[in-house]
Amino acid sequence: MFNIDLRSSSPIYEQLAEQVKRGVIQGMLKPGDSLPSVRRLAADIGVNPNTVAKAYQELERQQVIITVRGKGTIINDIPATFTTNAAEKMRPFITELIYAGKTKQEILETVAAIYDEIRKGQNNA
Amino acid sequence: MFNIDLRSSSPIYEQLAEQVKRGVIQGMLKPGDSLPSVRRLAADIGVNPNTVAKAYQELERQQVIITVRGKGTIINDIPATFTTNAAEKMRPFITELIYAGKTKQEILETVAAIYDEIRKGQNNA
DNA sequence: CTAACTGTACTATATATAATAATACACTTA
DNA sequence: TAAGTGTATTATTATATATAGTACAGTTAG
Repeated sequence: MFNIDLRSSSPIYEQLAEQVKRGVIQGMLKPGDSLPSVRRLAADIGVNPNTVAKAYQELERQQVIITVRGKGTIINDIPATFTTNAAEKMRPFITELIYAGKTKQEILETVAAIYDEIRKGQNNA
Repeated sequence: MFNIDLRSSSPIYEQLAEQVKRGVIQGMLKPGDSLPSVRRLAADIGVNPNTVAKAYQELERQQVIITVRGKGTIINDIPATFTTNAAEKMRPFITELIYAGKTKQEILETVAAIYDEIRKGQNNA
């Protein structure tokens, strides 16, 4: 379920958090489902337990999961509504795409394709 | 012309590079125009010359500017066509927007709005 | 030629982030 | 009670960012 790229520029804990969210979006993870324990997942993917713990803490901050000391971690059942400046963070990349010669339509199509891939995992580009 | 946010999570040199590219896109900087010298711009915005130099080196790598030792830095006149994985880098943010409850249409509208703002700087949201 | 300006290179230092490692603590449950 | 949860803490390492100071190589106006 988890696929970590150690050579990626994005931190391991971020990759983990994103993949959990993606699992929820795609329905592979449903509200109430348990996530592996910090130590178990760390052993499975070969990283430090602290790194997994950091991913879980970030996910709890975003209301994606609920963690209970001594019990474990489950997917939250209430829809996550949190404020995010994710859109603003895309600005530098959009600038770069424009400068690389991409048209507005091309950029929007690219974003739409990524969106579809995140939602379904089926290539309908 | 340059507006640096020291509290931003993105590095100063990246902010500089993006703002130069944006200046070119918006037509404020035209091919052949000179950029301030490393030391001059550093003094103007109150950062270290090395930081400006790093921004310029990144811009030259992306074929945005041309630098000549002893002379200075000018905007390139050939259209920059470089490969970029900027689109892929947007994936985590799109995931986050989805999880924050945004619809596909809302996300595309947001991206389009950012695109328009980059191109023209006039709020037509 | 000289002086003043260009970009560039280098070393050193400081800070923050990311990740690992090892240990310990609080809580839950079979 | 024992084994499993999440969490906290300290230490260490590596990397990225930024500053500081110095030096070098090339250009240009005087």
